[in-house]
Amino acid sequence: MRIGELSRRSGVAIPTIKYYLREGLLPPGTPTAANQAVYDDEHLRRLRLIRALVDVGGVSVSATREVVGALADNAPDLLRLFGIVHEAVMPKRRPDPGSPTWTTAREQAARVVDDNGWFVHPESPSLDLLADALSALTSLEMTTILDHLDTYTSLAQSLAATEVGYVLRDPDEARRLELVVLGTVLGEALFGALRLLAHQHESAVQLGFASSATGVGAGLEGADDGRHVEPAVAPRKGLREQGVTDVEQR
Amino acid sequence: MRIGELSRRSGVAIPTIKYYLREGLLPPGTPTAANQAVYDDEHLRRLRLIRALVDVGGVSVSATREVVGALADNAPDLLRLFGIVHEAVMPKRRPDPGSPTWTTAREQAARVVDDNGWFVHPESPSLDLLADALSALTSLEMTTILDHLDTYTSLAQSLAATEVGYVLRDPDEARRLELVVLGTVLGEALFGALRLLAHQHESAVQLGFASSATGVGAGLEGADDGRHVEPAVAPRKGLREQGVTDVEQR
DNA sequence: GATAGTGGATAGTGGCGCTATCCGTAGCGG
DNA sequence: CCGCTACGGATAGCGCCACTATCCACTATC
Repeated sequence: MRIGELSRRSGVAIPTIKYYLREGLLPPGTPTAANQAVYDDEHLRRLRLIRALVDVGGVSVSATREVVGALADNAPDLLRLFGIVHEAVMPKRRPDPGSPTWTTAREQAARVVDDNGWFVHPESPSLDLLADALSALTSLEMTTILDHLDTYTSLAQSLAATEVGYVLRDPDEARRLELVVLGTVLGEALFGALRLLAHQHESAVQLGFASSATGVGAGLEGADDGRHVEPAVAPRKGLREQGVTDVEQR
Repeated sequence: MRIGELSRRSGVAIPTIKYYLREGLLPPGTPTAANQAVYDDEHLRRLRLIRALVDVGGVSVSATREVVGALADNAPDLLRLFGIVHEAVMPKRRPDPGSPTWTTAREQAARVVDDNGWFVHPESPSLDLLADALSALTSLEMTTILDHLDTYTSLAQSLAATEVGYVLRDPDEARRLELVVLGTVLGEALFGALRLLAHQHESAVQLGFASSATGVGAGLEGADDGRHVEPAVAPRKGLREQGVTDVEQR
């Protein structure tokens, strides 16, 4: 296929594809003439991967280049790939790591890991990330949250065990590498969305609104002022069954 | 205090503070003369909150304005605040919600929520977020991950129950509002960092590297080539215990 | 041979989060 | 009262990022 079809099938605009080619995110097509080239399904797949990382995972274009580069390399080192992905999900804007508050939080981060018996490189950037969160919380005197650190760590460990498990258990080498990337990046997006939805549910339940039509997602909904018309979902607690059915307006 | 001290005490540059004032993130100081004003501890606290949301939480300046606006309002509606925060954490760049793949994923998202008996507004933006992740995963044929959706949902619910619990249980009304914001935004950062650290640990353990000095964070570490000096972490598996205890320095 | 599409290169755009500069006034030590 | 620094307010500019637009010579297809 040529670039037009690639664009149509991926939903990515031609100039954007050209941009990704320039930036080295996408390997060049195989040339058929001086100024013609064809692309294959690998390109299509790669393009979808790029969009997933950029759009869903919020990974920057340059970090995406590193990640897909590592995937394409004969770099079958899972641990190294993990490291690259972890770098890729680091936010660009971070609090000043120079302040004494931060340094203290950084020590605390090391202690948290230690207390859980986690085996982690002592200079892992993720420790800095943890320190960022801890220092922000302590500087705002929100230690209430830190009282539940154990819950956070044990849930994080459960999730990680599951995720690492399904990555390592996959029989296909190439897929395993992709699973590292997608499990880390899209797994975060997936869990994040579910967490927000669960927040809505839990807040409704714990506030006793569980059987009214009011949910937490109502936030900024256009002009309707607060309470709103009956949503199509009938609150029934029975799990499982009943497919898509009444959820289909929008 | 005046702007210079505010800057020194918060670590935020004066022009940035002025910018936040212009943008309405920070309320103006109380004027003492035609062109002089003083700021109080509330301003300092607000400023720290802003930096936490922007730097740690990755929230945009405009979304931060909405959030702090809602906090300052006599808008004591927890559910509405939840909604505003959920809007605030939506990424700016999202996949095209027009494609048929996405629409299917969106239906699937509704089904997931339904199957768990979650009580969620049927037009919650978080459902779109979930659909983004689901559609990316299915378009990449990574249904391996989706096989573990139940794990994701139940862990998300556990986390949410804890978080909503400590928010609602706080006796102080104003703090409760802040906890909604910080629990959602910084809680995500906190959990995300812990998840990455747990990934490192779990991958080391499940690959059998648990007692070597090699961890997953080694990824891009400068010039040191692979193996490195003994980390300070003694791997011991005992989770739990040790509560907050040593969490109290700032 | 007309028309649409292609690859390659270069330049431009829009948004975002600041940052720099200027100006006239206020505070404050002497 | 002088002189200095700091302040507040306003306006303009900057740097980065992820595209997007335009141009060109050439190719594919009808």
